[in-house]
Amino acid sequence: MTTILVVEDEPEIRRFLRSTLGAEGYRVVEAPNARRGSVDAGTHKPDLAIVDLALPDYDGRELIRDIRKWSSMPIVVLSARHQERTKIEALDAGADDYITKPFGVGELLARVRAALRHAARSPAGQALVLGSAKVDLEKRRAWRDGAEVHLTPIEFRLLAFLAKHLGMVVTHRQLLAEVWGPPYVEQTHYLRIYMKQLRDKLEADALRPRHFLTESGVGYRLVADEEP
Amino acid sequence: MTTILVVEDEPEIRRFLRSTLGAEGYRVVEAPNARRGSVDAGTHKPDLAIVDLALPDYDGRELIRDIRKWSSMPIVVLSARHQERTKIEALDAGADDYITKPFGVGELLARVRAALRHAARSPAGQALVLGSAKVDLEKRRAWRDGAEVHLTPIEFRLLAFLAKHLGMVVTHRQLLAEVWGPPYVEQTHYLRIYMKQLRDKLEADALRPRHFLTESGVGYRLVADEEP
DNA sequence: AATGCGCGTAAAGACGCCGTAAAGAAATGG
DNA sequence: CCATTTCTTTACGGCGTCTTTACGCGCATT
Repeated sequence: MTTILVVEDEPEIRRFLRSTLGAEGYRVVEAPNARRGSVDAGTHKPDLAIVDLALPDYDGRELIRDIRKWSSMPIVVLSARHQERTKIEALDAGADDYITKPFGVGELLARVRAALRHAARSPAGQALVLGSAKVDLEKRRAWRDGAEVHLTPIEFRLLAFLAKHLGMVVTHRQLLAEVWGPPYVEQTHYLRIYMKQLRDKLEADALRPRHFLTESGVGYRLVADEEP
Repeated sequence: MTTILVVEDEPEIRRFLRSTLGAEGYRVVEAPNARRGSVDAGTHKPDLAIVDLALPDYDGRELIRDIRKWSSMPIVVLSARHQERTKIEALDAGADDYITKPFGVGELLARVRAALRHAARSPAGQALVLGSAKVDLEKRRAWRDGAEVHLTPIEFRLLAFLAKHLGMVVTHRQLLAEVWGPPYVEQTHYLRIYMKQLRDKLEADALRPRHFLTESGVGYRLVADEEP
């Protein structure tokens, strides 16, 4: 049975999460603050954690760093509209995705499913299908409409990192640090240039990307097939 | 059976509410002051509370905050004409709607029905129908007369929050705090600008809005179909 | 009759983020 | 050495937001 830890202080939202996730067959463990969340993450060994960033005792980002010291469980962050900066820091701290309040049931479940799928996916990336394009991460080869497409080293590393976090948000910082190296975490312009190249090579319509999605002010997200 | 708690000190109004609501088949529990109201809210677990703002012992707003600590039951406020300010504070404290004295039977029952409907609505917002317009809150897409309409992020957040409180009043403060963030709770002008955009995009006749209703001096109210 | 307030409407400039394009210099690898 | 790739810069345009200014209207107060 899949267990989800919910760390949230507002009773209303907690109730909503409990009923929504419960109805989907997940077991829900609730913690009203960060301290309890930290303990419950250790004792209940949940398959996924949903963490509100604004907690009464200490910061959700701290909690995420705490958990990341010993676990790689998927973490989905709940953030309010105005916490743009905090949200990004939470992602940099190791969160996998975020949901902005107010959110709908569909969005919540989609994100949860994506995160669980991501965690369960075998480490072998295998073949990645993006509409009419296909990528073999092992063989470092890509095709579009049957014809092979050549990817340069940077393009490939960028794609590989996005694919490693398939469906999850990856911040500008993370991408730049990973693909170009830590000194380049501010060169967001490089990202725009190379994202365009990937889109040109792999998207059916580069003007309306369906797989290489922009998360404005945050980063990018690679979506394979049939995901919101 | 649906139970309604009435917190009201004036015996005449109490009698009126009792008979009106009773005739509609509601069970009515009466409390003459805030303290009793607080207790009865806990013991009788009503499905809805009607609270007069001017109570002999302590303030109706206090009572609302009290109840909101543990319950999300719909709360409808009774206010006199000159209590504009108090009324808004009551809404900010967590009330869902208000009725201004003197009020008629029709208005009372309409508000009560709307509040109960709102509380019973499944958390899945799904499709929202506003006359000739349609909004899919999950997919973040909107249509009008069949054609898709593009909503900007702020427009969408504004709409989503109104939809979350469908049929209920939402104060300027609540909207601004939620959509723009707490530092913006005074910028009511932003609301006017973006409400107009939503009306332009989704109302059939933006000059005579039938869904995005203004509650003058208070806030706004989103009404789907077939509501007063 | 005058004033003020809340609201709707319009418009305009500044700014940030993103996408797009291009081009020369530097590095890399066969 | 030559071709490719990357690095780095410059520039433009679009979109959305932020913020301000201004005008008209209806309503209530004075």
